[in-house]
Amino acid sequence: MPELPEVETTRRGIEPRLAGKTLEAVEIRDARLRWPVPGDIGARLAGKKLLAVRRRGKYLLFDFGGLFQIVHLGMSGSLRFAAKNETAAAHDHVDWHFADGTTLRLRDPRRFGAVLLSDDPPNHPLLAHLGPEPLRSDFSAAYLYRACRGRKTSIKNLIMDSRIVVGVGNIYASESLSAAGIRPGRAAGRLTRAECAKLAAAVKTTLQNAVRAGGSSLRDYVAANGELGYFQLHARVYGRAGLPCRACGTPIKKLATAQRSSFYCPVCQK
DNA sequence: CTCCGATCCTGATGGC
DNA sequence: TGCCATCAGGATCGGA
Repeated sequence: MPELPEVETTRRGIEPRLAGKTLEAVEIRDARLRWPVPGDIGARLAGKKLLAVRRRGKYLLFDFGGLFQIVHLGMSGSLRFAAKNETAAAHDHVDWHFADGTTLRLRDPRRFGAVLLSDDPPNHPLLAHLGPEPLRSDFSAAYLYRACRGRKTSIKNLIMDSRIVVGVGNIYASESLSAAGIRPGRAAGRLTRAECAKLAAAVKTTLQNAVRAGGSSLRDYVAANGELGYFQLHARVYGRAGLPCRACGTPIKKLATAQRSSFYCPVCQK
């Protein structure tokens, strides 16, 4: 579920309450995630101070100073702070207990997420081949145009490829293409320079707006039932098949390819 | 190398 | 109400 904005919102929500605190214990309730949660994670992290929580693509990097905990939320993962004596529910896989009593809790029903350790995240196999961050300047019109050269895959598949650019999932791919006026099924290699420029800009503004929306929902997240990083998206096209395009009123079309659907306006997007 | 479909897993939803 | 099929926001793998 979580794409870059949700992961970034999660990061912003947890870092202020955790940075500078010492980890006391890790409670692994159910180690079965995409890969088993390392059994020695508690032994290796206990007593260490969490310096910062960073993000690379959809990965959260807990910086314990020379040792990093990598967390990926997969499709259904979420992090929240557990209240004192709040019992764990189904699919609550891991608790991190900090010395001041704060407990961070990971829930992941579908178990596509991951909790791993690394002393060198940039060279970790999962992160080593990641493309640029979409909100940074190295993800540019020129970069995207270059990345599209010779590619026959659809532009939607291309921007969802984390080797090209990180953080863009199924929702924000559709939303960005809508904002750029480009159909998701277009062959990447056939986009013009101008279209790539529009798309690179649209990816940035779409993600930025979503991060901002997440930020405004952050204040609620400490609430008892508040999961972190999930918020209402005012979608242009995603999930709106058959509903009128917000710009021209034409019914939004749904394109089903390999169990992943795309949405677009057949008039506004060329 | 590139592309595309299958796949891991559980829960929510809608049709009958 | 119960049962079944379908779909879900990720990312890797293997075959073509």
